[in-house]
Amino acid sequence: MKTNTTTIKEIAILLGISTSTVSRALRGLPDIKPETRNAVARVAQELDYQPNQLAKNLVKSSTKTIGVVVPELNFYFFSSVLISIEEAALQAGYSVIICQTHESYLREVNQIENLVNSRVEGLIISLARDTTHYGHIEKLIRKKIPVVLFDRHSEELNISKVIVDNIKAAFEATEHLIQRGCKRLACLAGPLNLLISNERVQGFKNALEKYNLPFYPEYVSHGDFSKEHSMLQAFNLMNLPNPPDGILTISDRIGFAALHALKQRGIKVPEEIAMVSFNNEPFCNYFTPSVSSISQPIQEMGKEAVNLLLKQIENESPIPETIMLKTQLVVRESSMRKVEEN
Amino acid sequence: MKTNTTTIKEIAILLGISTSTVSRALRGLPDIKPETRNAVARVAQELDYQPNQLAKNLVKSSTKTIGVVVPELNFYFFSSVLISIEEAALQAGYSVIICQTHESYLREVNQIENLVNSRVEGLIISLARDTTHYGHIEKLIRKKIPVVLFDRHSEELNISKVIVDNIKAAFEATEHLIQRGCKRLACLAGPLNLLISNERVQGFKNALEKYNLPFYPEYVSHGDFSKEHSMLQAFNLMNLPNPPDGILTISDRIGFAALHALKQRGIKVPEEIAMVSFNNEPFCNYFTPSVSSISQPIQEMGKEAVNLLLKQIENESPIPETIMLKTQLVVRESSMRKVEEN
DNA sequence: AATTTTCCCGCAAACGATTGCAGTAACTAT
DNA sequence: ATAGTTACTGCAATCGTTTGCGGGAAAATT
Repeated sequence: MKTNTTTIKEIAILLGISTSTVSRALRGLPDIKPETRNAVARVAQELDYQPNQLAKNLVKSSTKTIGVVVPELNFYFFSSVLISIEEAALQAGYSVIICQTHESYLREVNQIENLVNSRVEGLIISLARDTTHYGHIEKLIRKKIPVVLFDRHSEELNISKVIVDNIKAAFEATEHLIQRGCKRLACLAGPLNLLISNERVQGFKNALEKYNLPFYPEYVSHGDFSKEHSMLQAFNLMNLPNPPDGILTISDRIGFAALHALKQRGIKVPEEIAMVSFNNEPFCNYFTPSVSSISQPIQEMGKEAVNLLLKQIENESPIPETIMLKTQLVVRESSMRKVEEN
Repeated sequence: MKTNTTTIKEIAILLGISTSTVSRALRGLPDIKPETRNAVARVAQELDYQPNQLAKNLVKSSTKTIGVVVPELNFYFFSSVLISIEEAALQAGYSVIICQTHESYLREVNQIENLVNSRVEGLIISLARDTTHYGHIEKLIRKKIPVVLFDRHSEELNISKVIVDNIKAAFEATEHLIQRGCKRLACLAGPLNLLISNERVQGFKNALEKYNLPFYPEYVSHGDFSKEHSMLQAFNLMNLPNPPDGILTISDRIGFAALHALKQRGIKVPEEIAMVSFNNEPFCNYFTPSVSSISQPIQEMGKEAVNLLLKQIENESPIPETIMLKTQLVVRESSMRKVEEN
């Protein structure tokens, strides 16, 4: 493909001056006579000159670009955080390149490698479901490439992250269910090796413990967030000899599917089974019954992730920092059982 | 920032050979002695050499990258098409850069300019809501940069596009409502200048005409897809002296909000008002009542868009091609009124 | 008038790769 | 022994910018 775009050299030849003068003129640097500056501007305009970003980046070895890697663009939570990341990055003069891993470890490794080869100045990553070892991330640290994790993090990695207190959030949600009179609590969790899922299960357990409620392993079931799997998880719970009267799901995706399953069985929510979910997606309002859910500070999360990253990029301060943001339980119909006074 | 990444030159110096030999060795080109090839490989491994993509792209003036511009990452439809676009691109050896415009014309112009400056080899674009003139797109054509539009297109632009037959789809949905006994039909549309919205309204009108039903302008209302606006649109319809008994909404986002509004008013769906919506998002199943909706071929859309783009990139065939894909009406509860036999 | 200062501008190297062409050494054929 | 291949490897240009340094002409100072 012949590149039919105009270059700085063409402008230079056309005006009989050197490329350096053109370069300086275009960028408004001093030491350029107004006339030549105007002439350059005019010709550039006429030829619709657009600087070649590749060449620019190469010589400055700075791309003013950050890479963002998420499991799935399709998830409301991720696409929303992405929006705030882009917003914050843009304000700081950075642009972002977005990649998805489809929850695959291999893709994650690949995407990150590509981003690094494209010389992004830093990475904001939410780990894939299948990621269980972290050599690729550690390599980034060794190479001193700024990284920030958000949401899907790992305890093994001592790097900057912005997360929420999943244990506490799940604890509060479970506590809320208990206070609404639930005695037999179940938890629909995500994949077994997913830290945030396990943290939420931990919070769930903690609440049971505090209120002296028994914990039965069969009341905690693991799935992959898919609709089919989540519904199955719900059906299995209902098929237990002594079905639960309260459910915590660690994601709205799971929650909606589970509620759908309950509805199919004709189970009344919240009367027979109460439920609280995670993420507080807009659809929580639309569901019948509306879904109680834990709201994550999506806006803030993106903003803080970018801040943390820029700090690393600009100050080269390699001290890992963890920002733990607050969640908020939004109570709606799905958990509002009438509590008998006594 | 000192670039502490290893370059081809360092390897060359370390081995006392030239950079060209290293380059050739690394890429498996012929005419390299096995020993030197191995030596190069070994050193590259040790130093964890990663090629600088910027330099590579510059010299080859080919980035193997396509840019995708969508209004909002947050919309299920767009994020899903993105997934299939990325999939198809990846298979063809291209990577994608994703940008969003937040429905703003200015951002669209900016994002496209950035992508072009970064030398993407082609663009797949879904126009922003606020885009009413197309100079920036025409400029791309003049510069012979391959472009494909999808979904949000424009009749003014004579370029490749992959769309659905919105008029027909809306016609069929409206026809379905009529066949379920609706007499007073309304349409909740999007912004006034949005082509796909207007096309759907046109299909709506066509159906009314065919079945000799009156068309009242006040039964067509325009909004911006937001929850608040959409609910307001629905309330306004219900406040009419003679409220509709059937509604077509041109997007699930509008549809869900409208249904929510109807529920708040205690209106029975589909008995009092039946409804069909557009996009067939997964939530359609979860809503109570479940929402009849027109399914768009999301997978295919992305795939075809990439195909059309690659055709332009590789063959340099500038003949614009329009691919019109089929939609499918998925009937669920929200439109299934009992029809009296006579 | 001579010197200094100011104002512009160009040369050439650099960023990190790729690539056409030329060149050297070893090997084969005569 | 000489010429002709073959097998490698290096030189240097190139991609499109940026930038340090140096230099010449005009303007200002003495």
